[in-house]
Amino acid sequence: MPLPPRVTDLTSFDLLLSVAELGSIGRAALAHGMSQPSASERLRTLEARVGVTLLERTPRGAKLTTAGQLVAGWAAQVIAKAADLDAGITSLRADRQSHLRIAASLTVAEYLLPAWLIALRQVSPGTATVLSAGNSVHVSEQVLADRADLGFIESTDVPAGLATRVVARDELVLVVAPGHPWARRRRVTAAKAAATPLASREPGSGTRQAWEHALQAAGIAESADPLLEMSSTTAIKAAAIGGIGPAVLSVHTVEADLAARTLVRIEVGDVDLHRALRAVWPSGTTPRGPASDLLTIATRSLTHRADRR
Amino acid sequence: MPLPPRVTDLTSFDLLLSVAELGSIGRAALAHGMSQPSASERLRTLEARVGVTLLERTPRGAKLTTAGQLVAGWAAQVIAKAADLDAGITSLRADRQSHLRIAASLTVAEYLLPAWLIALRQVSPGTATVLSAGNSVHVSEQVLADRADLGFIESTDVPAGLATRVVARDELVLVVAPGHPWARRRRVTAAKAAATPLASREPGSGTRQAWEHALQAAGIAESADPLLEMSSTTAIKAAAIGGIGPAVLSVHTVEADLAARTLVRIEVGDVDLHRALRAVWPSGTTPRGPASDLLTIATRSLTHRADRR
DNA sequence: GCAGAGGCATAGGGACAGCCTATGTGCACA
DNA sequence: TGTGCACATAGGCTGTCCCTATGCCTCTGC
Repeated sequence: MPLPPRVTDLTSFDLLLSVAELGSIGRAALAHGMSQPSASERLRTLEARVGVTLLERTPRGAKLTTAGQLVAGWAAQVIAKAADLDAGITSLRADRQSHLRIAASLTVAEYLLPAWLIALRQVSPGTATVLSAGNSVHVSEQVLADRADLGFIESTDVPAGLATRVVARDELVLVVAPGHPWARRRRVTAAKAAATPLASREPGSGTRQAWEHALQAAGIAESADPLLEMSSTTAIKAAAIGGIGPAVLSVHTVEADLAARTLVRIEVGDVDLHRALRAVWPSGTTPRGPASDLLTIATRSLTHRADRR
Repeated sequence: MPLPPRVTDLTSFDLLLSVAELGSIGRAALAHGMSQPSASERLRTLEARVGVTLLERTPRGAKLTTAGQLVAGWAAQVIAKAADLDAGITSLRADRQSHLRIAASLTVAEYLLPAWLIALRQVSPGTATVLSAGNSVHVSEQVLADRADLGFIESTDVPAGLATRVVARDELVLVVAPGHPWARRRRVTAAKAAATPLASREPGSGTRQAWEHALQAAGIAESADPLLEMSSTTAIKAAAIGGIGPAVLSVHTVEADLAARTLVRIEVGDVDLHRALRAVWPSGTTPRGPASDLLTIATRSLTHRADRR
């Protein structure tokens, strides 16, 4: 389902935030490198799209109406995520002079790294980073081969030769579409879950390994072949929402869908689906410079979250 | 600071997600109501902006590269927030035939309502909602005067005539810029915090009331006059980041800034800054129809979150 | 082996959105 | 009462974006 066109252009919303900060359309225009009339018209058409008055314009400046504050608040959240996206994109452009090489599993790269990168930019603004993503085995190899300074993995077993520190926790969840038979009872036995074909990631993925691992830990040796295998989380989610079948995904991935009730979480009796996310680096060494900074930031985020829970 | 232009146009990213789901550029184009060549070119220019190859194109379809999966993952988060924004905007357009009138305090409206509205749309697709935002007193008045079917407030004291249920918890935090003297010690006494002028919301706001309330509960009768008063959270945050002075805000508001280290959280000794967010409706009545659905959704989100912590 | 279908890329042309400069209007403060 | 600041309007231009038509490639079925 395509995104409504009303919210596709973030520039106007960003401009609205600047008006809230600076108290005037003209100053906001200046901050965005555009002329005052352009900003004025942009805001006007934004109001037309939204359908309510967002700004109270006076000859002494402009301030937000109540509705404007609401829209600005929602927009700020979108823009914060967009800043994450931008930080991630920056780290993908492999500039040769980069000084910090990061390898990360998909889950870490998707949900934790962007915020860390932004924090790192605060601490040492000059640091260029390169991110290489892959499954946990791939990440370990990169670090061992000295092709990455710091790695982040999902697996519980850490290869020999790597030092490690837990930086976050993750949880897998079994989800189905609301219309699925399981959705009514919201709980299945581990045996039943294992016997049911799922929409799944490819065999090498950390998510899939963790799921099979967890079932084994619960005493179930074998699980059914996947219903279908796709390498993209997005595609798997779409399949689950479309009612093709159950899927196992990181809780981060499906948070919004659980809240919006497009997916339903199913408890799997007696199976522990928590897992630790770990930083890894060559054992015997100590991360230095930017790698050390990033490790500190990542570790801090763990304690920070623990505080809140 | 304006948002980097690389990420301002969400359409292209949305298209990328559709390609991930559908497995082909042409089908994605169809889903977005555009021609295949248009989609093809959009994706090509997106790749140019990002600077890495996102898609592997074959005569049998297209799938994401590893970098593409990362970008898609980040983009999905932006788009999820954009969907929240859209849901919020929809609820602001006061269509006359609306059947559910909601009044909410700014904090609830900004951080919780959009997800609830999307969930509500799932449960009863036909329901049109109108949202009116204001401070807690305003919300209570609206409900009492039967100008809103359901209200959400931040205050601890519930006016007579209203029935209530806790739907979420919130926490206020004292924050300063990283350069501020307090940032080093990360803790101040309640007396010192009370004696220091803060960047603050207007007197009627729930946030400000809660802060003064909490200080009083800690035995501090009087607090300093505000450093400056602004009606917009954005402006207060900007002032704090700019180093004007400390500010007290909801933890939701500053989460991203704490992670990115643009603001530092300061503990205030022995002051409990937690507060409950409550749904209210006229006592003696029971919410019915969509109002009841929304109340259920809001309550469910509480238990859901509690599970996770 | 060959034809057809499905998929992506390229070319060309047209419409619309957005921006800039210049100017007008209204309010506040000295 | 004049000056400064802020927003609105007008006119003209550039550039982006989209569409239709067409070409090339690969896989599949006969």
